[in-house]
Amino acid sequence: MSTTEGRLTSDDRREQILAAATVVFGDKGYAGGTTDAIARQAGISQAYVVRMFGSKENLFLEVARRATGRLRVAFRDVIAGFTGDETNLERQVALGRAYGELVADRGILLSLLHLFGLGQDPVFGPEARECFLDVYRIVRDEAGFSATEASEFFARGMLNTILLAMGMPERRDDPRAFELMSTSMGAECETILASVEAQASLRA
Amino acid sequence: MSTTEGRLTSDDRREQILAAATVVFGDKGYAGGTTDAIARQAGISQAYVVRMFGSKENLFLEVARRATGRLRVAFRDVIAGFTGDETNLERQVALGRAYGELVADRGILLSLLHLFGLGQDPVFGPEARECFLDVYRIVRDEAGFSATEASEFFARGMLNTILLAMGMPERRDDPRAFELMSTSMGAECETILASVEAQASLRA
DNA sequence: AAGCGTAGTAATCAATTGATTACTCACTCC
DNA sequence: GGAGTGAGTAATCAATTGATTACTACGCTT
Repeated sequence: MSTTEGRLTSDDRREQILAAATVVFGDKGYAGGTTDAIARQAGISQAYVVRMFGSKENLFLEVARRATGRLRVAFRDVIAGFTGDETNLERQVALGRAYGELVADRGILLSLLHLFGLGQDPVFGPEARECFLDVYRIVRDEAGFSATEASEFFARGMLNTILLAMGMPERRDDPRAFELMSTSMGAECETILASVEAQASLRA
Repeated sequence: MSTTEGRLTSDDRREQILAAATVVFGDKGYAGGTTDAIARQAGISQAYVVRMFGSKENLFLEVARRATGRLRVAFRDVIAGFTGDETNLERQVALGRAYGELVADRGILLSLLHLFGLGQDPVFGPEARECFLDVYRIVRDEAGFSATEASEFFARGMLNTILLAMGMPERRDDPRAFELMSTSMGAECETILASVEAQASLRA
């Protein structure tokens, strides 16, 4: 996939590399994801990956920023559609659905999770905290959630992300695993599981 | 620290290496945590770390298993103290406190978080899922929580763990950051923040 | 057709890192 | 007092990996 195309414009290639890096970093984490694996996934040489972004560190930073950017856009889109007479629960469900749709883009949420795990790092730590607070401010201020509602929303989101990162859908036969997933993901559960399965099937 | 001691028994040294590895893996993740960093933290040679556990992979597995072991013991201890006439909320708070106390052992929760991020790995993935489900079964079956209660409990736990991993306490001056932490961590908040601060201050 | 900028690579480097091997040192038990 | 055993290390290896450099190929403009 993703290959057999000839030369691309710099911008197109850049986007392609970012997409590939999002997948690889999502699976293996920052240290575990090699520039070579990213290059192979994008169908180009390792040297070009490094040259286009200057360094692996820089590439990961852009991946993370692009991921939070997607999150912010998705949330703001939903919030813009609020009429003002929804219940809080309805608003939580609407935002949750937007979150669930991001799962379709494999790696976005997982790369963010890995970023969050690097809070001790002098470069990634501050970035992680700022990214997270950025999104929190949107949900808290722009969506008009209370502190409790926002905290519950993020808590559920984190659990869902981790279940996904763990590959828990692979164990949907286990009654406890299935129960946990359907309880935590709610109405989105089937959509998410289908999305994950689609991604898994088209992997080598 | 941790050094200036002479030769230890194999078992003592083993525990010491596991403790060091828990800290290092917690900070840097599996791929990012080197056996050399672990050896330095434990005050011994890198060769000995590898020889004692056979491989880095094996060492990380033992770190993860020890971590979930601690979790299980902590939860079961609390559950054993249940009289049967607590409210569900009281039980959630009691389990939450046990969870909060594990924060004092730097790295335990963070290493687990990194394990969960490796769900795609053929070795760590199955281990991660089993570890998680193991703990879930305890909370669900032994503590007598409903699916909803258990899911809420784990959701909050995951958010707290991620806030911790991110180093969010460093931003407690930010009103939004402080609000999120105190809302999510509840009564434990001050205990946890103090514990984190203590650990930060005794770091180089 | 000559020149030039842009996309992209092959080859290579230096550093890191997990692992292995052969060795030393201290203790203990005949 | 020497043989054996367990704790621990120094030296070294082979593989990986991020980065650099010099190069090629293609398309566009004049």
